[in-house]
Amino acid sequence: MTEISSDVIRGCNDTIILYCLLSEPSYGYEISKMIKTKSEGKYIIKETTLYSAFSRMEKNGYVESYSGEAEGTGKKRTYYRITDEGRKYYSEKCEEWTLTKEVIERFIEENSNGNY
Amino acid sequence: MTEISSDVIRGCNDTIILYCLLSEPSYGYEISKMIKTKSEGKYIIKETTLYSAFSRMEKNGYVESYSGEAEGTGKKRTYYRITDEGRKYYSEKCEEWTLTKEVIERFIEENSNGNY
DNA sequence: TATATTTACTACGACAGATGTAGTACGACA
DNA sequence: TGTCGTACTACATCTGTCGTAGTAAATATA
Repeated sequence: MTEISSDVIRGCNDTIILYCLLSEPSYGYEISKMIKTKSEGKYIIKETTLYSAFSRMEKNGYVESYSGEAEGTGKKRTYYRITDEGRKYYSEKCEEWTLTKEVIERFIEENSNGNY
Repeated sequence: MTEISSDVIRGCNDTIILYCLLSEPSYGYEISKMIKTKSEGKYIIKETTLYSAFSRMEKNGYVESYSGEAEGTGKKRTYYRITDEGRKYYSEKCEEWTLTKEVIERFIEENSNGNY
């Protein structure tokens, strides 16, 4: 059983996280759930990866954080909202992905049914 | 003009290089040319990236090196040959790529015609 | 003939992002 | 009472890429 390549994902975590913020703000725990669900359990982002991506992207102006409350309980959470810069970055990342994917696939041989 | 993502390629350089060795042994300079040609100039691998991949893969048993001569001139070159382990690794990497790609694409929105 | 470019590498250090480990804290549930 | 789920933060390590630099022989260009 093959697993996701964390070395490929590396270039895409920002994109994946920003995708989760496109329609509305969210917070760490929820985003990690979204990623798991959307990938049908195939990709489970590490907490440290996620939170360090948040701070990097906030520093770069792609997301903004604010403190909000959980519904029901008045417990605090840190929400993240994508900025205009972040949307721009996201769409550039999508283009970049498409181009990169096309290049890589020239070097991929599907089939190779164990013929080694 | 968008460029290749070196952070995505990161997970694929081994795969790309091994692909170039599938049919016959080759050496650094030639492989870098093959990559450039095959990608239509879209991906130009850095020398340091290439040679460090060689030594890493040799250490891991995916390739073997031997000293050969350039045709005509008797100049020495270091050739690399893919091993059986290397072929196995290559085909695993291809599977891994396919899976990873499928996951990532769930988070990619093509179109996004600048609507940010 | 002198010089620049191409070929064919090696060495070293910096850097970014992912990951492991650990720790905090609060609420629900058994 | 203790464990599990939620919601983080801090820190150190690892891996692979990349920049810089240097070497050296062969070939092309002026």
